[in-house]
Amino acid sequence: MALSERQQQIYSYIQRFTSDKGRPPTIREIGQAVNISSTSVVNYNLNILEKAGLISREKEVSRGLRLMGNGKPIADPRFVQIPLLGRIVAGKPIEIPEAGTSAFEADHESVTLTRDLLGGSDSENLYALHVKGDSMIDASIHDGDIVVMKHQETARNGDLVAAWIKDKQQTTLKRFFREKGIIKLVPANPSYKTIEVEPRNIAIQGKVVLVIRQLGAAA
Amino acid sequence: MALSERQQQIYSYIQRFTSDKGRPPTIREIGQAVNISSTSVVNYNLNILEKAGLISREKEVSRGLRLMGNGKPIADPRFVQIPLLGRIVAGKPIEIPEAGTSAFEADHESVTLTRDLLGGSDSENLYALHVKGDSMIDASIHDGDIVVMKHQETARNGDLVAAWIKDKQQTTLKRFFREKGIIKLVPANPSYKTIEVEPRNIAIQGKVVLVIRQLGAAA
DNA sequence: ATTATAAGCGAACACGCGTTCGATGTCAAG
DNA sequence: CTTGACATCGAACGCGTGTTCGCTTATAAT
Repeated sequence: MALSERQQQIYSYIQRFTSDKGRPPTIREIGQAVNISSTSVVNYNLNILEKAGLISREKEVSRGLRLMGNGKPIADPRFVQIPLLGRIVAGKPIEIPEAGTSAFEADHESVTLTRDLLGGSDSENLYALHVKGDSMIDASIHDGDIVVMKHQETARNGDLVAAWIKDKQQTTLKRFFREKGIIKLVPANPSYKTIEVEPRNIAIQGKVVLVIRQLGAAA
Repeated sequence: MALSERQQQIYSYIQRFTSDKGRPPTIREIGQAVNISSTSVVNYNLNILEKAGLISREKEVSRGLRLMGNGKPIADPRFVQIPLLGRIVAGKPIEIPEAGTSAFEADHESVTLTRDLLGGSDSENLYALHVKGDSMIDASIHDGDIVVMKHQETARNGDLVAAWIKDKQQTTLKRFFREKGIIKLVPANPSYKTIEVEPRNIAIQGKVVLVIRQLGAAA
């Protein structure tokens, strides 16, 4: 269902207003911002955004609209909720449900981050995993860390990727470089060794975009 | 200025409601929640919270109140804004303004995180620093990482601390252990060596509670 | 030419919501 | 006993806000 330009403007305004003011706008505030003089036209367009699943509305309540994402309310568009889908361990490929499936959208734990921590771009196709074990230490990633990953099956030189190495039956996190038909996997910590792999022996499972290490509760 | 129990209840309700609903409560909603039957009593108490700097109010606007912290609006009480005060480098002690001073509360960049990432407890006395240089690699902390620190001058065994080693004129990030009058600073990565320091030769500058590594924009 | 849909409009209305007023009761200080 | 500060109350009011109605115009499909 495509939105009209007017509807997209309304949606962007709701996002900005809610971030700036800490409350949703009124129908009259929206009308003023996008040059609609009639409250009934704003109401008509909000009904369309609601049908599209982008907002929800509460009847007969002032400022009763909310931004929605994936069927859930978004408290603030500056924040992104990333599903925490499980663990990354050395001896298994990452098992993540495909985005868009009901398993992906099931009620998981999640980690909430600001968009600017994520580099301000596409926040779709992100998921988070707990690191299990010490085998990623060469990526300076420790047991218990959280890695936020972007689901992709290709990589560019320099990307820190989760790669499944088929003959070793092992997942590793390393910087990816392709040189003359060979793939080099370079550890982030230079004390460890670079691995060279044939392309058909490797499956890229995702790219790391953020790592979080919690150092115990500040009890 | 101490708040009455009733005022604390109102304040907690505003926090919860704003988190849950994505908009502040009305005066009547607050009254219902804390058993005040009169809108003028709620108004009276909100005026006190406003004078205490905990909320701000916009006149003659529905749901025109907002939560405030350190003189700034809080979009959502689940989030904590941590001042990003500068850098941590090996060759200098950490230079942070003392909490509560105007330099600390000056208009810095900040990093916003959820309280549960921080281990859900005291979010006061936190500040963040960019890591500069490779000298903290033995803590698995790399150039460009963000460390979130709790300002404290003592440490417990196992804490990851920023320590200034006086005779070496150097800041290091290591796990702190005190054994028989000697302080051992243990790198997070076992490939590196433990340092032993006399207590008078060291100044604890803070404890790391979180590390964030951004892996380039997901462009 | 007709019909259906999308998008716009002003006006009116009902109710949600914040503000104000005049009042009462309690408690501490003088 | 009096006064002042704090906290409470119901009522009324004015305006902020969402909903509904009847209408018009443009466009596409039949």
